Amino acid sequence: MLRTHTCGKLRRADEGQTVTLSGWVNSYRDHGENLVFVDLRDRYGLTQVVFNTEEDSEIDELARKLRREDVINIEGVVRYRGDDLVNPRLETGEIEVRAHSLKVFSRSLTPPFEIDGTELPNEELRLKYRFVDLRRAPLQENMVLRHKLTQAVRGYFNDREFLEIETPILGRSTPEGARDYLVPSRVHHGAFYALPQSPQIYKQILMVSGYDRYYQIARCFRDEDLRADRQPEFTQIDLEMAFVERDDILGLIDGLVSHVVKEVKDIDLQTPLPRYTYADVMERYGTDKPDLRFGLELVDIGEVAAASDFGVFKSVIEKGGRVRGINAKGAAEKYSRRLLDKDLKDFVGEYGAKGLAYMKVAGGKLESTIAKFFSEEQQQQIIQMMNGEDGDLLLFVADDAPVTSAALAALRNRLGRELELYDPAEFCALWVVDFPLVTWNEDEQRYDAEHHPFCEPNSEDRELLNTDPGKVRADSYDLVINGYEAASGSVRIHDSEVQQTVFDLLNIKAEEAEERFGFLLEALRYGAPPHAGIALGLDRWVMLLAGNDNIREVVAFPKTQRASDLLSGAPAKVDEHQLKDLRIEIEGLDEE
RNA sequence: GGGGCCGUAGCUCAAUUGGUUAGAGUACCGGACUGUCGAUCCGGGGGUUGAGGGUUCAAGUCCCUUCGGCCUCGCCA
Repeated sequence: MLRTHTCGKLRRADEGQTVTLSGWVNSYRDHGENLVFVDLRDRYGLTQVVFNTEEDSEIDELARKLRREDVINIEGVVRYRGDDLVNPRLETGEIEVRAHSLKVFSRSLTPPFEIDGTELPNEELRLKYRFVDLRRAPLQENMVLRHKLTQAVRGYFNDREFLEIETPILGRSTPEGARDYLVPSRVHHGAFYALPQSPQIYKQILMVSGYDRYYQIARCFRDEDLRADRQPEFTQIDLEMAFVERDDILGLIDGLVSHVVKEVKDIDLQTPLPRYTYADVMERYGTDKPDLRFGLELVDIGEVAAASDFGVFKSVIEKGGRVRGINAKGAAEKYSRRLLDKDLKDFVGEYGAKGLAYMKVAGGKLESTIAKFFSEEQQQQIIQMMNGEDGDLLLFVADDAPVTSAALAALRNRLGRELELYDPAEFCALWVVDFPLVTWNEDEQRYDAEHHPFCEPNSEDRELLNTDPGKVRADSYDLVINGYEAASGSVRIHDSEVQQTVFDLLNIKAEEAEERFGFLLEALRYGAPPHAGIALGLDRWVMLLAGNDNIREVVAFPKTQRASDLLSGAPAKVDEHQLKDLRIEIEGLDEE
C-alpha cells in the first residue's frame, strides 16, 4: 500500500504516529526557504502537510515546486497544530503531518479550472475535462449518494427473495415507443440489433419462466431529444413480480422508498404514500406529475365565462374548450403589467395558449381590463370560486382542455417557484393511478398505448374496450416526486387473448405483432402467471435526493444535449473497413 | 424540426453611441517571507474577442452564415 491512512482520517488521537499519505495537492502555501504547507486531498478529505527545512533541505526544495493537482506521497509524523492554529473548517483541522519524505508520483498540467473554486466554469469545459470536474466535492458527494442508493435498493430486494437477473443489451427493435439506438449485425447483412429502451419483454418472460421476483439495475437507451432531466442512456431500477396485484407493487415500493430515503438521507417518510387518480390530478393540477409541495390548484370557471360578455372566453366555451385559472395568493403586486402581458403570456404561449387573462382582487372586487365584461354577480362568483382575497392575482387560460392543462400546470410550477411556496429540500412523493389505457392520436387516426401495449385493462372497464376504448382505465401507476415522474409501472396482460385484443385496439396487426414480439405472445401461451412490475428512474432519484435539478450532476460521464460525449468524442466516424464489414455505406460523406 | 439565452486571457467576468495600446479578479511564471490555511507582499508573461464573410475611415460592439454549450416546445409506449 502506498498509504497508511486516507486524507480524511487522522485526528488528534493519532498524534505522534508515523504515517504515509498519498493524494493530490489541493493547494500550497509557500513561506520561503524554510516552510511550506500543502493541503493534500483524496476523496476522503484534506490533510495539511508541513515541510520544514531545518532538517531536510532536499525535501523542502522539492516541496516548494509542488503545484495544484500534482500527485504525491509523503511520510511524516502526526502532530497537534497548537491551540491557536486549529482549522475548524477541516475535519482533520486539529492535526498536521510534518513530512520527512516526499515522493512525486506525477506532475499535473495547470488544471483547466479550479477544483475548489467558487465559480463553476461553463458546462462544455466541465464535460471535456470530466476527469477534473469529478474531483470536485459536489460531484464526489453525488457519486457517493448514487452508490449508497443502489446498495440500499439491492439490500431491500435481496432481503425479499428477489433475484437480480441480467437481460440482453443487444435485442430486437420493437414498434412504438421511443426511437431505438440500432447496432448493425456483421453476420446478418442488413439486420440490426436495438439497444433496450427497457427490459420490459424479457422481464415478463422471466415471470412466465417462474422467476417470480426479479429485479435489475438496468441501463436503458432512448434515441430522443434530451432535457435537463433526460439522458439518452439512463438507469432504471427494474422489477417484476408474479402472483401479485396492483396494491402489492404499490406497497412494496412504498417500503422501498421509505427504506431508501431513510438509508441515504435519514428522512422519515410517511407510508403508505398518498394515491391520486389520473382524472383527479389532471383536473386539479393539469398534469399527471404534479408537484404537491404547494397548492395553487386549478379552478374551472367555465360556467361563469360562458355567461359573461367576454367574447374570448365565450367562444372558447362554445367550441367545447375550457376556461381555467389559478389564484396566485397575494401576488397582485409581485407581477408588473409588463411581466403579465409579455413574460407570462409568452410563457403560457410555449404550451399553446393564445393568451393569458388576469384580474387582481382589490376591495372585494375584480380589477382588470376585462372586468367590465363580467357583471357584479359574476365577479363575486369568480372571487368565491377561486377563493379570492384582496391582494390576490387571478390568472386564466381559455383553450381546449389539453392546452389549458399544459399551460396552467407549467404556470403553476413557475409561480410556486417564484413565489417560494415550498421548501426546496422537501421530499414529496405520491402515486397516480388509473391512467387511461389508450389515448387517441389525432395525426395517425388511431389509439396509442398510454403506458405500453402490455398493460392490463382495468377489469371493471372490460366492456368499454369495444364500445369506448378512450374511457378504459389501465391497471397502471406512476410514482411522482416533487413534480418528476420517478417510477412507472403496471399490471401486465398474462392472457394471450387479452393481449391480442389490445394489439387490435392499438391497430398493431396480428402479423406485425407476431413478427415483432411473437416471442412474448408465444411465451404467454405456455402458462403465464398474473404479474406486475414497475421501473424507477435511478438517475432522477439521485438527482432529487441530491437536491439537484440537472441529471448530468449525478451521472459520472454524461452526454450533451446533442448526445455527444465531449470527453471521448463519441459519437465518431469509424474506419472504412469497419463499415465494409457491416456492408454499410454513408451518404454524403464526400461533401467534406 | 421550432423558440430563447450564451461564446472576450487557463478560468470567471468587464469594455460607454461603433472610436486610443481590449481591462479586473483568480490561475500561471519569477522573487520575498518560519505558522499559513481563499496566505500575504513585489514583479512578470498571457488575447485569431468560437469560426468565416460583409458594412464602415474605424467592429468585441452592427448585419449574414456557421460551429459549440445550455434552457425549452414538439418528441420521450
